[in-house]
Amino acid sequence: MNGKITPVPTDSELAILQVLWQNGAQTVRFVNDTLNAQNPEKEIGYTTTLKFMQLMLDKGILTRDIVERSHIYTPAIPEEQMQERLLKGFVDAAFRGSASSLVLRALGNGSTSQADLEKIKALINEIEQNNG
Amino acid sequence: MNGKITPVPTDSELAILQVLWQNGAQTVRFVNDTLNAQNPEKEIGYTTTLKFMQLMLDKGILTRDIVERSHIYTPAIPEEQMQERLLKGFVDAAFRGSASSLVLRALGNGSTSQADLEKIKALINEIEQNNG
DNA sequence: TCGTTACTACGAAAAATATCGTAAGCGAGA
DNA sequence: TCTCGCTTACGATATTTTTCGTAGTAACGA
Repeated sequence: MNGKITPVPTDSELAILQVLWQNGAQTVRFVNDTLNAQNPEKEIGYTTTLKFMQLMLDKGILTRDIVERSHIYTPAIPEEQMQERLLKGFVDAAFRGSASSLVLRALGNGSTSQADLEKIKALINEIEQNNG
Repeated sequence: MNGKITPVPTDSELAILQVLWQNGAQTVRFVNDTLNAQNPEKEIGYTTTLKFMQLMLDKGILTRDIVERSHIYTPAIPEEQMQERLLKGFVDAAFRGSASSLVLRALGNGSTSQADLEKIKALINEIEQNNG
């Protein structure tokens, strides 16, 4: 095994990963169609998506299997793990490393539902329990 | 007034903005020194920082005043407002628009202090009050 | 006054990202 | 079998971001 770590994806790469995380392993065709359905204003060419996914394969962001003439791509790491890493980078860059000020701002915009607030309260409770 | 909106900064531009938000309006020299002090491994040339700040001026991310032979740059928008915008983009790209799942993950990494948890609880309380 | 120093302006190169065109292969159906 | 439609490979171009070199200019001290 090589110790090389999966690199942080660019924005375009992340959009592709989202399609795969949400829909499971898929073909280039599926990913391209989905992207274009999501954002009809900016049509993206099939070969563009293909090229991205090939590059992501090279970088180790995706893996693939060959099934029936076409290739099925899979994210190399799960969504949660990627979110963890992206979040860390984002907190450092935009919130000077302060996750709590990010949380305050995220809650502050007023769009959090009561159900979500409950989940958050529950998690805080749990953390406080563990902290003794 | 022109209705052009301040564009989202790149990562390098954001690093420069951080220096200005933290230290107030400053010269290129100050920003460059600070950046290099923060990250001595990757020395960044003075003219590189200068060029960035000139570009940011063009883009409307910074404004400047001329004082005594040198230019003093100021962020065009306050940190909180920029964080708001960056956060929105980040939530969309990495958390499919779900701020609450971002919050859960940010709290979940276990690094939040009790004091910060209190602040967050207080904010949640306040939100719930307002929600009636 | 003259050389040194610290700025800014700006062109341009380098590197990273994004986009596409073309070629080539294969299988299904005419 | 031959052609059409779909797929992958891959080179090339475009665009954006990052980095720096050079030139010009004003202040300052010897």
